[in-house]
Amino acid sequence: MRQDELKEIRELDLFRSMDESVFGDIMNAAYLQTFPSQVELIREGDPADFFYVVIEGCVELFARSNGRETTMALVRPIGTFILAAVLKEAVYLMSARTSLRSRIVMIPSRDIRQAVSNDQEFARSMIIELAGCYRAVVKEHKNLKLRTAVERLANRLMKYHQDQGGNGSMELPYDKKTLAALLGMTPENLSRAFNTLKPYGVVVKGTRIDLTDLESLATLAKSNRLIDDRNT
Amino acid sequence: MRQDELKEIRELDLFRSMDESVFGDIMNAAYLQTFPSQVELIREGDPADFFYVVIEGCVELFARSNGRETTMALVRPIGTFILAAVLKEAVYLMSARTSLRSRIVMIPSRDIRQAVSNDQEFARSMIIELAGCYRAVVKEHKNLKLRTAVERLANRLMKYHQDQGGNGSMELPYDKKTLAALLGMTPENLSRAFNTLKPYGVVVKGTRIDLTDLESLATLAKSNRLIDDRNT
DNA sequence: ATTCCAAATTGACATTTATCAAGCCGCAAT
DNA sequence: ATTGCGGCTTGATAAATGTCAATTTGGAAT
Repeated sequence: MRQDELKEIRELDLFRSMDESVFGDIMNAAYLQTFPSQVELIREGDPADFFYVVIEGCVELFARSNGRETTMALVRPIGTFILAAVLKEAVYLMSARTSLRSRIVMIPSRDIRQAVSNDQEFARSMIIELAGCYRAVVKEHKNLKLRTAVERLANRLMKYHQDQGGNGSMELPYDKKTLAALLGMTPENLSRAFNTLKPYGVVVKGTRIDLTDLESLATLAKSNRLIDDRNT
Repeated sequence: MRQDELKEIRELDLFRSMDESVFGDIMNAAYLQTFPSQVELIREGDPADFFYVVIEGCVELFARSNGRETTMALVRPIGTFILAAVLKEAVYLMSARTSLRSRIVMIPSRDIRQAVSNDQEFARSMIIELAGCYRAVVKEHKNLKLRTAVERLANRLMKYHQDQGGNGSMELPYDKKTLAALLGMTPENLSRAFNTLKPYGVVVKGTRIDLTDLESLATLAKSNRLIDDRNT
């Protein structure tokens, strides 16, 4: 692993206050691999053998049941996934596939659990991290249960817009098919939802979206910090 | 607090391996209170001042946005709620109200956080507990995103049926309005969903439900241990 | 037994979302 | 410029779910 990558991982909240030697142990046990796009990294139901850190690229977490499939989340650098399964020594609840060519660190579950036992600071970070993950899913669940598809889209657009500087224009970070799955709707429905938002100043040009009437969009979106804020 | 109640709390996974003296400290700081039905215990958005343990009765966790409201979960004895907010020193993401007259232990957040710092075993239990909470919401989210209302009901019935011994008959643990909210549908829709399940051997007599054709019900439900199993 | 009330059900209808098929658009390869 | 392809959009329709109003039902209180 390259020095700058090691440093980036070290700066993750999860590893920041970790004991230096324990961090060294973990990273020695870890594998760094590059995967092409569309590789299935893990499959739901399999035992959690590794904990994953995305260094570069993008990973889609998804789940299947009946014949349906849905996107649960997208993990971008530097982000981690599948922590809870590793800690509980359980099977994965979600599958994961690369959605771009990606560089990924894989840390054996045993080493993660050992580090939790050996390093009190790491255990502490783990608690904060897990609590954060929990709250993120709760927010996503509220989002789905309390809002219509159009409202979910409006709020998502406003979030990306803010992330990108809030200057009236934004770029969709994923293609529309992926965005639709993430928002819990079909691509056809997403297309129609964009049309519904046209009178609210949403101008679509491919993956570039202009927001020309933020006020009326906000009125429709009715965003709620207990759903939309990444922090809090 | 009565001795037998203390003992029951002590036997929760969360407190079981805790240091005796730290447990004593926490319980000294705790309040035990009895609330009538329909009391709002916490309100989403408020700072997390207490961690809650339900000793007797039942508590409904719910969330509001726009003008809508949805039930997120029901907590029965001996169960806890709102752990993540307490650990992150954040605001509650959910509101809670008693849905029955309930005896409830309230532990100040500061004492919980202190115990996490002072007791490595407690921190360890906390990690397992949080990972479990996380996985529970992920399952609930999959349930909602991958299944229709009728399928959710079918699976829920089978779960209650199994909990109650699996002898072909079961009792709904909540009234139908609550069950509907929990399953993410309206009461009217729940009623229709029961009708839809009639051909699959679901016989409704008030809160008692007979399942006379488990096989065909299971075929429709297509249950999935990665959604429906409490463990795993 | 009667009355009353809340919960549950039903019917009619509206809205939201999904499905399927067709077509359009943009873009890369030639 | 032409072709071909995948991503996206559109239209028609169906299915799922919600809303509103009207009953019905099943207990609890008297």
